[in-house]
Amino acid sequence: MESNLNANAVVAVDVVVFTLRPATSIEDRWQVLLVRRDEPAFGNKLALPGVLVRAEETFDAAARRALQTKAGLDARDWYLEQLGTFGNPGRDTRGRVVSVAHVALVGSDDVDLVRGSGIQSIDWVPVRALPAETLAFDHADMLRVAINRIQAKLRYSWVAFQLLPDEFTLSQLRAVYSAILDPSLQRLNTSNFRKAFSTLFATDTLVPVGQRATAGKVGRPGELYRFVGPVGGTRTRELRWDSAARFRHNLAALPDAS
Amino acid sequence: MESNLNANAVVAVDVVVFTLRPATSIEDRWQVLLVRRDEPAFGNKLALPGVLVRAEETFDAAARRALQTKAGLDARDWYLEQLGTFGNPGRDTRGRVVSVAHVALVGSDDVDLVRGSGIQSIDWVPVRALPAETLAFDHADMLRVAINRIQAKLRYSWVAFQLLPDEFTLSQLRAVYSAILDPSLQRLNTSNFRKAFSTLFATDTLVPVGQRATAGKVGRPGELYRFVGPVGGTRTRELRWDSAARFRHNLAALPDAS
DNA sequence: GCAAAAGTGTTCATCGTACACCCATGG
DNA sequence: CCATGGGTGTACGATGAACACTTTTGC
Repeated sequence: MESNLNANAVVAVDVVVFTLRPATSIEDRWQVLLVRRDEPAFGNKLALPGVLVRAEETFDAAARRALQTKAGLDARDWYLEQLGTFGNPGRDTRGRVVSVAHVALVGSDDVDLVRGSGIQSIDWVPVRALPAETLAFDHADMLRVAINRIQAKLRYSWVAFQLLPDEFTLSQLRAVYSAILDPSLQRLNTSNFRKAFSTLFATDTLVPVGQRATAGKVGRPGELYRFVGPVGGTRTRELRWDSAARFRHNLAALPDAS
Repeated sequence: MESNLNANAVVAVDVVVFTLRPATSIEDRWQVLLVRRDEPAFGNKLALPGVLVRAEETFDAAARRALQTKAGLDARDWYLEQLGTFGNPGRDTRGRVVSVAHVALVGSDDVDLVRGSGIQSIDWVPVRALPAETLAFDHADMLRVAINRIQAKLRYSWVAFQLLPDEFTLSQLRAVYSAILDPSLQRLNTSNFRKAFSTLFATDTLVPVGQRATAGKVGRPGELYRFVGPVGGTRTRELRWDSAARFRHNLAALPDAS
């Protein structure tokens, strides 16, 4: 017997793609990929890119295909993990649709968009400049969970490197943490920032390329580094860059008001 | 139009229920609920309890219903969270079945089992005494993920209290950490164990009932406590009970071999 | 030379581990 | 009274935040 079970739902995948892109303020550099739908259901609304899962397709493959067909992005090598599954009855007006949400991370290379089918427009949108209620379906919930997941993961794992090119400076690395966790980290001491990665230096997981970055607008160009560790690796101790510490630092860094 | 989408999969839920029960060795006290199937597909194999999701049912409701119908357990108030969704093509021989796995925690009260339908037998099985390859479907994968999730969560959140009755002693609390993380914690100093919960004492989240436990076999009975904090609360600093520290303690605690 | 950013070393408070000691119970 | 487990306080080493200082670039 091939099948004594009747299909009872539609299974789809949606993908929350995060990247860091140039922006005027550091907190606006953290951006997410959104499409504007051009279909009857939730037409003209912003949504996460997604597709229905094919018969013989894994969720992972479906998620990467969604990015290919909707945005013209080659996500074959990107960091991708399952976020959670959203299946409340009534989340889609067309029937029982269950969506397996994913999070993807990509460095600021490889992010040239090509508009796909069933879509009016496609854009990178700063995560913090997002009125959550404008998203279609329950995609605002997905985005919220994704934001929390990545912020948490930044503290106890090495995913930050997934948002950088192969070779990068410590300033760029710091920019990742600043943009996603807290802008005031940007003004944190270099010495203490380095120490947060001392184990990586000691184990030759974060190795200097032996070359300087091409000089920026001002100041000494930073050393280039390369991360050769496992993608899924975790920190031995969690980062302590909590709000309390940052608040204190802010006060100290503020110009005297008197 | 009501539906222009055709169902393409079967959606089910499976539940990994953890509890702590009396056992000879402390590490065998951590147990998981397993059923022995009595159906054509994967008959006679151990599996996690699960059901198909109904048309107008949330995953959460389906998971709790699975425990009710398969094991006669009233899981309405239990801690329950989504673990992840398993949907590789071919994981079920009967067609494309997508299973949303959950983790549930329950104190050692309320764990009297009643065998449900489609099931040969039902039992609590020590987590560490489990030959993973004997489980049906990809339930071994689910269990592995669940084990990791709970071990991690024990370190950065307060879920441990979900495995205890309303009133408990610090010894019982320690037993949770010992059974799930490492047996050698059992021999850790009481003073340091208490300090791991000092913030809870300070914020009146872990309050003494003002009563002693009924005396055990030997030794001074412990003070009874009650946890009144939020279920989803997290620690401000992660527990540092890592293998290195525990290893050192073991060496020190061993009787001299000479 | 000066401002700005990168990089190095040191000081000091805080936290966690170890340890010493007292209390309450059963046998 | 003694073995066993519960409970309290303290000392010391490790960790991380704050700070002082040097190096390298553009203007």
